[in-house]
Amino acid sequence: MAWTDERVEQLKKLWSEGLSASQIAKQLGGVTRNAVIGKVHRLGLSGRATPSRPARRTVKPSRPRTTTASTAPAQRPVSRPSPSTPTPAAPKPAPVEPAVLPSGEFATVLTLRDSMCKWPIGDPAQAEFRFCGRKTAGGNAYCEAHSSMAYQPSAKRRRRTSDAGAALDAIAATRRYNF
DNA sequence: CCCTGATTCGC
DNA sequence: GCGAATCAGG
Repeated sequence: MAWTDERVEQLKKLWSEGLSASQIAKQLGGVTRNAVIGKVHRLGLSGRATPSRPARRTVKPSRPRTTTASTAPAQRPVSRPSPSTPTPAAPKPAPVEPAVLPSGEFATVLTLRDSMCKWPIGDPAQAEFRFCGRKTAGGNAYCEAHSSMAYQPSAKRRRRTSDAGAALDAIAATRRYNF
């Protein structure tokens, strides 16, 4: 998309209103936040009522754009202990309701992230279609509530011992509930 | 990990 | 002029 006068005006307005580059990009559509930032700089309106900006310049000299091959590995043998949750909370009954993100929006195919529950809600053919969007339960594709739904142990022949088996079971269960 | 803006530079 | 890649920081 090109920077029409109209879009540039929008950009200036939103930028002066304090919106972040990504927010502006999302609103304008067809551009990334990088594009917005780049344009902002080209327009010469970088400074703003930016809260987080003590006045420090980042100063980065050279940056080989492409064909970057060299550069030593720089090992990092020392590993971090990492705390990790001692005792996971018990699987709560859990309310399997919609899902409102902190941003006030819903989790759509555009806003869904890896850390968000991918449990589909609604008809994929409808605009109202969204995803659960809650915090993913430990590496799982779903939140705790939906994980328990996807993986309903049949009580019998449960012990497949392998995680792969469990994963397959989860997938099978998912099929049962949706697609 | 999420996000922010800043900068460089191939196109 | 444009913006992806990258950086530095919160």
